Amino acid sequence: MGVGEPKKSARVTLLDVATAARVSTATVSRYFNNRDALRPETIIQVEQAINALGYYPDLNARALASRRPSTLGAIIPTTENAIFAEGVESMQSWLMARDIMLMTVSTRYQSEVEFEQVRRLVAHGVGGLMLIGNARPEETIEFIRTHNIPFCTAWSFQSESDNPQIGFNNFAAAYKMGERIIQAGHTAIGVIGGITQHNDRATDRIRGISQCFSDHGFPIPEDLIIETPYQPEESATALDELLTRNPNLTVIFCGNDVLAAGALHRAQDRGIDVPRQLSITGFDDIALAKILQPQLTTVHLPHRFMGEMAAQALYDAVINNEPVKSLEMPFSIRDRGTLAVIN
Amino acid sequence: MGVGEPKKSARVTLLDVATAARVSTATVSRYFNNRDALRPETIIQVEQAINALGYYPDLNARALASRRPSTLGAIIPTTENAIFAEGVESMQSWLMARDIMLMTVSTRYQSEVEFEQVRRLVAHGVGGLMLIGNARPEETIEFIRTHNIPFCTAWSFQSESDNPQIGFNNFAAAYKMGERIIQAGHTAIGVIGGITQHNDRATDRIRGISQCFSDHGFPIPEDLIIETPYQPEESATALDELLTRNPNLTVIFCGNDVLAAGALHRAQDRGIDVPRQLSITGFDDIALAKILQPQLTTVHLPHRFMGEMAAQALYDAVINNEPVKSLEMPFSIRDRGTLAVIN
DNA sequence: AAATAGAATGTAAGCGATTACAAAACTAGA
DNA sequence: TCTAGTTTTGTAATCGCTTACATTCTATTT
Repeated sequence: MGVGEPKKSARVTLLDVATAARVSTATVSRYFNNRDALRPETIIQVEQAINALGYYPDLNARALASRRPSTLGAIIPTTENAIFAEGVESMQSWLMARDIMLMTVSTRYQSEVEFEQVRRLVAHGVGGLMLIGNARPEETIEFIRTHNIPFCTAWSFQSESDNPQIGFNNFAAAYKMGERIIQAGHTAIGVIGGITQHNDRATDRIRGISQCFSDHGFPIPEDLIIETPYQPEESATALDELLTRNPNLTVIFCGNDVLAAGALHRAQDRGIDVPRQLSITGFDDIALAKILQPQLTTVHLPHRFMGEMAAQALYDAVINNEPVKSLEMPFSIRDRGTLAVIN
Repeated sequence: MGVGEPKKSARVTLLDVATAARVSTATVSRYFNNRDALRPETIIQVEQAINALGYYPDLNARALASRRPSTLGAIIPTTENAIFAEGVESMQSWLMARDIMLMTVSTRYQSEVEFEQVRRLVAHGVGGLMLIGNARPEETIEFIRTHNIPFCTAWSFQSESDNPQIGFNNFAAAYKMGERIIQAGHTAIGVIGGITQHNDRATDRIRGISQCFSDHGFPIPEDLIIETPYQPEESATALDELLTRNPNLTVIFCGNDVLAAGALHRAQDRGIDVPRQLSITGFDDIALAKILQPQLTTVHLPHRFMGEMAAQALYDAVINNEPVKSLEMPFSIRDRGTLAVIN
């Protein structure tokens, strides 16, 4: 160890590797991007230099030079909800295996900040974007389109939207659950849904269950449909209100599992036997659904699968220049313990 | 609208703005980075050109040229757990306000992939890194250090670690909860903790409660401490096991709220009145803690605050070249409904 | 052995910014 | 009016990489 060893730990660059391997930078670059074009001996030389120096490429510089982005962006309402977390996480790991990073930001359900976040992500060079649902000001999509950035929306699939979407048909899923409920003999239903403003998922779920009951001859009175924020306590209050408005309800359809959990707890607090005296259904099938007592009968949505599909679609668009094609994800009903069959 | 308008939507660059504003690229760059150096009239000129063209800077190119990173990285065990989600989300929004993106990846609790993720994030040009806890192979930190990347660990604060850390003293927090439990008159305690391997938080929590009970003369028998994965069902099983091993337990200390939830449910299933017949305590104070019936007595940890502090520390390190200084975050006990005072 | 095609490599011009350094434009003092 | 000093602006090199194009090598054909 000499005195005053400089030890300047500056970055190891392509040029360093090239010099060490006694080749040009182009050759080293080919090692990474077009290895077939290289003689086997050359490959070995370069490989040795890389290992000796501990080189790894600067992905941003690569993106800059190749005009091929190395990042994608996702904007979600919240990261604190398992629903989105699962999907985003699987997106992320699918992409990471292909050297693409996913930049996730959350709006915290303030839809008005979404546009700004889109701008920021674009400035950060994301090559593609995933947004949640289709409910947003036109200018947002317009902005993305004029900037020629591939995008898709997810978690929602609406035939009436012309966005590229990879998601669930919430209307159909809610409708299906409605049929199941009717089959079980219920006609007196109350609905606790999420806030529908700026939220097509919440909207479609309520529309689905309403339509179903109308179609079967049991239109749901307006006052038996309550929208509440995404909190168990709110849902509990909503349950009280519903039961006040009609004490004879036999089933509560909830717009998601968290709302169902809140309703379930309140019912149990009030000494109501679920499902014997009152049935409750959920939506999403998050982990919580199986923790509850009794376990929740709910709509199962394959969030992880959807995340991967979205990742793939965006990847193909960004890297292979394919158009993003819409994809409707399947759903199914999970019969568990909160929906009773009555006379 | 002429026929065959090209409409090539190539990126608007600094040069385009400079040309439009009849100044040099340096001047436009100064508009963003050193506005004071510009004459007011020049500022206006540039501003108009920017608005007219809809220009926004390419943050990656900027990072490349300025040698000042525009992204930070965070590696967390899972995004599906509200504990991390909250902290990361607040980090993220703090940073975004300063034009820095946070790239979050999760190991899904496979600690062996962490190193690879560090490499990837570094390749993607992150200027700083946040890792969770201090338990990991030396080489990881070594790698980060040799690459001269500022970093901190979070969620854990251990005096024995020499990492820069911004987190909680889990040992002390568990110890404190222990004192509270003893004050309430309990001596027969069972412990359900997380898997301690590669997890210093789980380890410290168990150590804390054990030490506390030892210090007060009630050492906890080894077989009354069970480690389980982070799942309510596992915890439920653990509760059964604990009660088999000692039916006279009056309190169960759980390593986090999810485990507490599992134990609580199982206890209630078995017809045990919580807290009258059995007390249960949690840890973390996630939203779930207040959903449960009765609400969980638990250790409150200010995750959001911690996230911001971590963001700030990393920011100062990366942008202002300050060293990352450790910070111990406060904690407190939230007395709610699951810890009973006994004779 | 010369001619030629194909494979492998090298040269150098970018990608979109920042920033030394140099040059030009002001300002004020004599 | 001229000069020295200060502000403003411009020029051009640079960041770490990719890639079109040019060049050199190698192998094949005649």
